[in-house]
Amino acid sequence: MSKINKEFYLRDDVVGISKELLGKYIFTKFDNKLTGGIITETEAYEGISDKASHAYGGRRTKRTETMFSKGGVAYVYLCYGVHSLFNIVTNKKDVPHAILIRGFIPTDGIDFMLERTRKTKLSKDFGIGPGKFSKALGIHFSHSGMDLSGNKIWLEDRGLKIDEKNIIATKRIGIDYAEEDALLPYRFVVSKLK
DNA sequence: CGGCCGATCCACT
DNA sequence: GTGGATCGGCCGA
Repeated sequence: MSKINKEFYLRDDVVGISKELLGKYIFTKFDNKLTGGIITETEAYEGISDKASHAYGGRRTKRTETMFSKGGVAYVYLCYGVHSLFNIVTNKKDVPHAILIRGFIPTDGIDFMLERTRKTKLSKDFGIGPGKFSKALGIHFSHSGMDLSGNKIWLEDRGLKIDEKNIIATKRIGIDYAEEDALLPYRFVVSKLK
């Protein structure tokens, strides 16, 4: 057991942390169902200066307030009325940095995840896509604000290292409205494990 | 209070 | 390749 400590989330470099999250394990335990896997895709949202962020310009609302929390909590919101998208809040209080988790490779509790997604077997793209990620792990927007040092949602470092050459950086997805910030290479994808 | 729309996914053609 | 689902949040009146 090597749960990631709180200090990990409190640092300033949200883009760097996004890359570091690749290869980390994420687990959830709801209804006593342990599910989890390896994070393979992330996107950084760099706070008030980032036009793609919900907190752009320092906008604080009931929803975005979670992003202004101290790093180490979940920011989950409803997208298109259907999907819960899961983010990890980073940096100190009042600095609304967040990292969207866009994909993972399932390793634990696969039967539970198949049940949640109404599938009978794993496909190649199972768990790839932020909506599917949350659905597989049972994460719901009502979980927004949950502490990642608790026993419902947490991350672990199991020593898996992703080689820099197996990380692809691209522009983020679905944020064309963000003008020049839409082009920033803030999306990170693992092209090959180990 | 009404209207618009989104950090998406899937079924269907 | 494409359009529909689906609803909370946000903004303007």
